[in-house]
Amino acid sequence: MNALFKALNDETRRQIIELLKKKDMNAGEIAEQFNISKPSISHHLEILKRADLITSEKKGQFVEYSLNTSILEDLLNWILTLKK
Amino acid sequence: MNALFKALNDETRRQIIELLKKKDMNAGEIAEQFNISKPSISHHLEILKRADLITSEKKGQFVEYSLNTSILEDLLNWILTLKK
DNA sequence: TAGTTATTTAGATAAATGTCTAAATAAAAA
DNA sequence: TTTTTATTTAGACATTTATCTAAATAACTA
Repeated sequence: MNALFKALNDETRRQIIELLKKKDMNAGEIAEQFNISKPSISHHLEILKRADLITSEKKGQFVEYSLNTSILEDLLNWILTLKK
Repeated sequence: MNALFKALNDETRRQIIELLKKKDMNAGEIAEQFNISKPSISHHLEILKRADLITSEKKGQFVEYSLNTSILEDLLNWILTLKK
C-alpha cells in the first residue's frame, strides 16, 4: 500500500497513468508527452512499476508499458472501508 | 487532488485516519497513539486538514478532530475512471 | 562490424519532507 | 493572577525525492 500511495503522489506519474489508460505506449512515446528528460521519465516508470500500477514488455528496441488496474482494487477497498 | 494524494502518502497519517474512523479524538489523544512528538503529530494533522480529510473544532483547551469522508468521493471517482 | 536509436543506470544537486526540541499561544484551574 | 495543561509555531537537521547530464546497455540497420 505504501508503494502504491507513493507512486500516486506525483502529478507526472498520475498523467502517465492517464496516458496508459488510453493505450499502451513505449518509454519514448511517454517521454515525448512531457517536458522532462527521458531518464527522469524512466525513473517515474520504475516507481509506477514497483507499485505494480504498470507492467512493461520489451519489444525489440522498445519497451512497451501497460496500465495494470487490478492493483487499484486494494485502494478502492481501502477507501470504501473508510466510508463505512 | 494533489493535497489529497500527498496527505495519504504517509503511514502515520493513514493511521490517524483509521483512528478517526472509529471516533473523534483530540490532538493529545491522537498523539498518545504514536511514538512521535506532539508537534510532529500536529504537523500531520495540519496536512490532513489541508487535504480536507479531517476537520477540527476547538473545545475548551482541546481541539477535536473528525474524519471527513466526503473528500474521498473524488478519489473514488478518479480510481473508477481508470478502471474504465 | 560500425553506427544509430531506445532505454536505463550512475552520480550530482536542489527542494521537499518528517522529525525533533524549544518557545509561543490559549484556555482552565488554583 | 499565577500556574498548569493542550496545542501549535519556529527553526534546525537528516532523509527522501525529482530532476538533470553523462555514460552504459541493448537492439536494430547499413
